[in-house]
Amino acid sequence: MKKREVPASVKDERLVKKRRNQMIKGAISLFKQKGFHQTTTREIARASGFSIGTLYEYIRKKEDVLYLVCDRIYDEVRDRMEQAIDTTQGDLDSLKLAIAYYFRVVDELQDEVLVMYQEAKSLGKESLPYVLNKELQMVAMFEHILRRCVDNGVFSLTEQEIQLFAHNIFVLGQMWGFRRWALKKMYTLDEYIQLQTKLLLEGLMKR
Amino acid sequence: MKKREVPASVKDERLVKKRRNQMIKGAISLFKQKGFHQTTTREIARASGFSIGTLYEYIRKKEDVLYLVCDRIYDEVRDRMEQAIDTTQGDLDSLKLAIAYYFRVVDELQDEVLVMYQEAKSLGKESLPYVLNKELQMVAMFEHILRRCVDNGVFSLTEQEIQLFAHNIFVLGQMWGFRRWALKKMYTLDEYIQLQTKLLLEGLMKR
DNA sequence: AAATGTTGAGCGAACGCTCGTTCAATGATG
DNA sequence: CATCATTGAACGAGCGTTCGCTCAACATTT
Repeated sequence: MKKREVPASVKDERLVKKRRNQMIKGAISLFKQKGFHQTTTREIARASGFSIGTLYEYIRKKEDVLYLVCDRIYDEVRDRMEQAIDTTQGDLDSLKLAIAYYFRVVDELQDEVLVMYQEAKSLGKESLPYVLNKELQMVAMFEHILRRCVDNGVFSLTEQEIQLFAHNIFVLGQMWGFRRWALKKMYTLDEYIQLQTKLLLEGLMKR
Repeated sequence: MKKREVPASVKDERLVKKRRNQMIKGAISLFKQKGFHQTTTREIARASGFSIGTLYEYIRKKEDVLYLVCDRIYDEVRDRMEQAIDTTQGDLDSLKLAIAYYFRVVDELQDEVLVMYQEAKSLGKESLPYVLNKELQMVAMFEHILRRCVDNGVFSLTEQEIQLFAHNIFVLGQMWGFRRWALKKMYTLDEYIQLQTKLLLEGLMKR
């Protein structure tokens, strides 16, 4: 899937990158507070440090801002994961570490994750598949680790089970972000990681 | 927590109920298609079968419609659950049945559940806590079943684990609704129920 | 029972405002 | 001075909300 371009007029590459970064940074902080729909293009421009006219030199439609923001957040999460997770080992500890690390990333970027989770649906038919695909890539990272474990006989799962389990890890990580209104009253992040890891690995059956 | 009222002028009780029902039905079908923000009060009125003027005889602000819709959906889900789930047994089978039944309810009402999930955040500071509380009540149904199982020695969990597990069931049920773009390609509902039940109860460890 | 008054649900044109978007003018650069 | 970047006033479509009006149904008077 090719990256959807958000063309502006032909300008200096460096400047475009710089302006886009200002824009993304400003927009994220606004979307965190008020959501995409309640945020005004003028507010985005002001928060980015330039005028409404300049904003429209670097995007075509307001929705382009949302696209750029979602794109950036996914990249941020994926980069952090790739940087810290070892998908080659294939033992139980590296799975546990991957889960723990992923949950910590979600915690660190909880506002950003929340923005994406709540606003991605407002993307048009063009951009949405591209963004959803990025999500599947991240799920695939967990699938990969799980598959390696199965190969090594650490536990045994069907392919169907592997994929579902990977989705579960992904969603239960996000849950720490989008249900914090309930969860933070009950657990610290460390408790959450420890408990979820236990429940994920062992289920609830007496053994 | 008392039900937040959405007062209109003093009118015949029966009629108010009837109009509200028309409104909720029309609004849900619109919100499903286009979301709350993209839906116009005029469209809501038209879909409800009356005029924009009449709409405003029964609400004060557009947001009131969203509140009524969320309220209705939660009640619908809860009613179906209460009707079918036995919280008194406290054995493994009634837990499995509760999970299966809940997942089926989410499937049946997937559009409604999706609407709530995506739009509830747009509720104001007044209504949001009331709606979130309804959600906790549903989580509490699972907690109750789990607690009874623990009492009966079916399995053993700390109170912390019970609460988290209940949240997990709740969220993984909703996951079938909000990630159907990915999940429906991989599983039928029955497969999903069966696999999730297995993973929830047994985890992934070799035994 | 005819004439007259009262009620209140229903209506939709009109209002005021917000917001996304444009573009002619101005500034900066080299 | 030619080129590119920036600006913000202006635009106009679209929105939520209001309010004066209509009219059938019912109540009261004659």
